[in-house]
Amino acid sequence: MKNQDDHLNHAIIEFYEKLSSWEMAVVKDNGFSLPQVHTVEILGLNGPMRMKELAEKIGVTTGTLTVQIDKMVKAELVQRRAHETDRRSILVELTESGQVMFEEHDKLHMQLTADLTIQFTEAERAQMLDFFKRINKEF
Amino acid sequence: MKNQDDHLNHAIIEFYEKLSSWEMAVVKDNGFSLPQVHTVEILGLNGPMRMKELAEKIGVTTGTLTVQIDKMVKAELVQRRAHETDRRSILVELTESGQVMFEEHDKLHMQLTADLTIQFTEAERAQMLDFFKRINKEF
DNA sequence: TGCATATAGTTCGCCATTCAAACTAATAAT
DNA sequence: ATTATTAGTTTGAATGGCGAACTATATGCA
Repeated sequence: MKNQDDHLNHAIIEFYEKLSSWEMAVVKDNGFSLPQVHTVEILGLNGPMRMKELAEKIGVTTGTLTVQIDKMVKAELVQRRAHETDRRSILVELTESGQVMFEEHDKLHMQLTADLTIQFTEAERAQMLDFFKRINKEF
Repeated sequence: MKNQDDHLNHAIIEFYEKLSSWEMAVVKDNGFSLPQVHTVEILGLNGPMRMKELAEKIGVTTGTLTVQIDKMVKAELVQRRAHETDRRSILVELTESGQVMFEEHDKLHMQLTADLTIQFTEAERAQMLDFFKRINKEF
């Protein structure tokens, strides 16, 4: 059913746009830049990561990321660590205070998710989780 | 159930991050900047909009938006139009070629949505749409 | 093995983006 | 009427991002 898919598509985009606006608004209030919060978010969710990988996820060049990470190291949000097997690579990971920042930011996300699904039954929430998991796997 | 909600929360964030990376990659290939595509996307979905409103959705100041829209007017993607009742306000809308660009970009989104939900049954897709609609209304 | 090629990250110069503040014009409030 | 508020623009300063040149390490292959 073509039209139905169109609706689903637009509903997804609308959701994405709204989440994006929400993220901006939240970030504006906490003193750090959006790229910094974004980086903390990614590292918090995925754990330590190589520069290259992180740059791809964020969508910037490694040149840009080097400068970005330098600033974040100064701000004590992240630290660099040698890669165990590949000496060209460098792992970036959250410091303790970076971890704290992640958890605080994550709490806001939790609250948002709770607010958005407030009228969902327990079963619906479970189904929603299943849907997202399957979609994320396909990505 | 606390833990379940945590999973749903993180699945949503993961989805958001992936969509964000996808959008970046798509935009890089088409010659226009990310904010420009973003603007076209918003106007295409929501129709003509005041500068203020648009700035809020995108997450920039109106000063930034003025410059941005100037460029897009030059590129013939959008045009300014007087607001019917409030003479302070200005409506921004897509031009014909802006509309074409929106539809082309939208096709990519459609394809992505189709790919991501390829293993979903018709009923599941319908339920997914219902979930997104309810969440978007709550936002 | 040894040499060519590829990959990871850094540095740096240049251009694009963004913000904040000052400003104009129109509207709303008292 | 006068004052306060709101929408949008302009501009100077700060920031962000890209791409090319460079260093160091790893991989491929004759």
